[in-house]
Amino acid sequence: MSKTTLTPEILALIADRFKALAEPARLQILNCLRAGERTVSELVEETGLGQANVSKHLQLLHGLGFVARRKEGLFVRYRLADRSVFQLCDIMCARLEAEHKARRKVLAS
Amino acid sequence: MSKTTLTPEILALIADRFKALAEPARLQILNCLRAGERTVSELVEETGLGQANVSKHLQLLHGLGFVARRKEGLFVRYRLADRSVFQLCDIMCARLEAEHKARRKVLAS
DNA sequence: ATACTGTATTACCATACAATTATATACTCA
DNA sequence: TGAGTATATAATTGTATGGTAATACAGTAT
Repeated sequence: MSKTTLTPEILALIADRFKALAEPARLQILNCLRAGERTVSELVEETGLGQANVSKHLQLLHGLGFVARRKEGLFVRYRLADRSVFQLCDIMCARLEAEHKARRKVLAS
Repeated sequence: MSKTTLTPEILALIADRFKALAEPARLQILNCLRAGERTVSELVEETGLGQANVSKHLQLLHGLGFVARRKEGLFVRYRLADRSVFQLCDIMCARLEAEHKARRKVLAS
């Protein structure tokens, strides 16, 4: 959190953005995009999610600036807007690993 | 996301942790704890949230390892488990600022 | 114009969960 | 032991949202 005061409005904005990452389906989509640009149908195939579902998730991610899009004929190609998503996920994963290690240590004792 | 394969189970674990931060009330609590250890009642007073509500949020945050606790007589003192919460929030805030700047630029044009 | 394909939107249902009230548990003190 | 305080836990309710099916929209080709 920054130096500026955390008004309820700002808190809600931050929460909304975390909420976008609080869904396995969206994490899965973002992870696919990590490998590069993808059309909606490619994402549908790679994730196994429904088309309407993927499209809805993409609208949300796009609205919050997590992904960018580029129209090409019939297709719409989505890509990650920046790398910060991975910074976020990497920190979370580090937390998970730390938890996991701590649990093993407890069990081993 | 780490090098290991992202199974549905792992995705769910990560999503759960983001979900914990996807709530203004919990962000508010975490922000209070940034200043140092707090009892439940102190958090209730500082946040203006209900006692049962704060307690429930704290259970969740504790279960996911975001906060640690220490019992002292009648009181339970909560504190942040580590600094990674702020890394996460700082990245989100940077994203917000970037959005804000982009929006101003568009409006100014 | 029609048919076809890819993407977005709408409407609906089912589930998850935040907030609240009331109650229970844990601890201290008289 | 009983009263009082701090925290935790049910039980309940309202709301938000993920998934899906049906449909609309946009673009291409014949």
